[in-house]
Amino acid sequence: MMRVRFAPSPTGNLHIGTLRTALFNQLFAKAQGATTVLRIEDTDLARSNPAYETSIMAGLAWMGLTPDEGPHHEGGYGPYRQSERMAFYRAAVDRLMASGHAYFCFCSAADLEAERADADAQKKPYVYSGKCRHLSVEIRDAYLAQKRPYTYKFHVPIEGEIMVSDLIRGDIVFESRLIGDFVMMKSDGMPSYNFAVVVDDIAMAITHVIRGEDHISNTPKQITLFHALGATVPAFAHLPMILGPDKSKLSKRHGATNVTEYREQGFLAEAMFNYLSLLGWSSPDDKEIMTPDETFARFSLDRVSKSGAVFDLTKLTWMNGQYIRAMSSSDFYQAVRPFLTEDNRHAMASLTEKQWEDACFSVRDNVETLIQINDYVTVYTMSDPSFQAATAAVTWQATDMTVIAAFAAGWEAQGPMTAEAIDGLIATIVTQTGLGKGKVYKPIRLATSGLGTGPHIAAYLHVFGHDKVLRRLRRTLEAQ
RNA sequence: GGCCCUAUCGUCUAGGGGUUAGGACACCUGGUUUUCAUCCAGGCAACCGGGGUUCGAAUCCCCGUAGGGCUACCA
Repeated sequence: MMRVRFAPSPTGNLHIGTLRTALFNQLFAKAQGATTVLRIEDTDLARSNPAYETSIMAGLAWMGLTPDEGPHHEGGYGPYRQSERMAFYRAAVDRLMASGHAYFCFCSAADLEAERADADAQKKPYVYSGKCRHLSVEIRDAYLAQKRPYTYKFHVPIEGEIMVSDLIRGDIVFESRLIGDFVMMKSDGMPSYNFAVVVDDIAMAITHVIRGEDHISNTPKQITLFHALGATVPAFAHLPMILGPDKSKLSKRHGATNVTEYREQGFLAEAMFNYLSLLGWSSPDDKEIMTPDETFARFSLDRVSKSGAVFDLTKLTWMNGQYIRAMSSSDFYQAVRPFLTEDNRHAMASLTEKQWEDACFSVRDNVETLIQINDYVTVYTMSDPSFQAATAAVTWQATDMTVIAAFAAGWEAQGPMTAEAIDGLIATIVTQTGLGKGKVYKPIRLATSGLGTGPHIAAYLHVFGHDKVLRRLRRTLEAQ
């Protein structure tokens, strides 16, 4: 059984890059029939915050990436928070100490800094000297008795090379001597990242590690640990980075990086899913707009690209628009309703739910992100005084009042009409007056909405209702 | 500095020893539409450079160059 894991650390809200990694794990899992595991990597006591865990889970759920196993879905491999797995790390440390793979290190931060500066001065690559490895038992016990702070370090063999076989990049070779001994257990008693990851990946029976390219250089360290622990090394797949417009790793200075921010702007989960799946992966056919199921059916690691991909907000926005335009009237209304501002809700308070839905739907094709609904419902929210001010500023053409009068007469005579009937009425006026469509539609639009552009006239007039339209037509005529 | 990764239109990418180097976004033009938007049609635009290998290289190899990542008791 294949098992993949997604391992965020709760030190911030869900980042786009983190989401993408989770997504690709999911794509692989669904394509291959693997189980997905969510593991919370909260070993940094200072930066971790349980509130972020909630936020991360919410972000994942929003995009439909609920893991098979995790803190809230025990699957026999828990617990799923590293802070709750201390017994596993302790046992592994003991084993490695017993087998001679690990040792106490009493070097202080200052000691290590000095070593580093020294290597720098000599223009040599810095590798930890390993001096604590050679401490005599007496000195070691004395330090321990003095309660000197210490870490447990892992002894990396100096000879030979370590090869990382990456499913995306092929074989990558590292020289062992350049790696250097590294910390397994920090002086605060918590495991280091590289150590915890390996212990957990073994215990959780992870078969495929799919993560960002920024972890490539950690991989040889982890492989030596897998060997020392006598475990099978999982398969690795390092995903290309998501970049900002300047081609550096996507970060806050590039703008919105939190999934929450996109959600609040009115990006649809489906669009985000679709867009992100195409960042660093391409469909084997030309299909770009794909449902999750269509993506799962097409996904494979061998179509993942190797180079970093710039996050293109413009294309995401376009894709979001595609999803919006595919929505039904009621779906669109449900989606957009939470995004309407208080002012707009208030201004439209006299409308029924159905009218609201019609109003929103009439501008659906103008909207690319849901929050933009507020920019397009002004035709419905404009107050009568604002309307009067707007029409007062219009320079009317000679034929305009004729058209408006004819329209007002027809409107009053017909009573409440369907949108189709309104279209019919306008068409009749076009024929009867012999004026072009433009010379008919434009004054009617102005005399009823006060605006030069907007949704189709019949659509908004229908939402306005009989009385409001008549009131406005009369007002316009009287003002002349 | 060291180690590692990467390199096709502005962006996301397809392709890959012989192609008019394909698609999408963006941009431009035209059409549809009462307007904006949508939609439709067309257009602009790329194989980082230099050496090899080869009949032939954008494709394979090497060297540069550029960009990126990592170089923590962060993950």
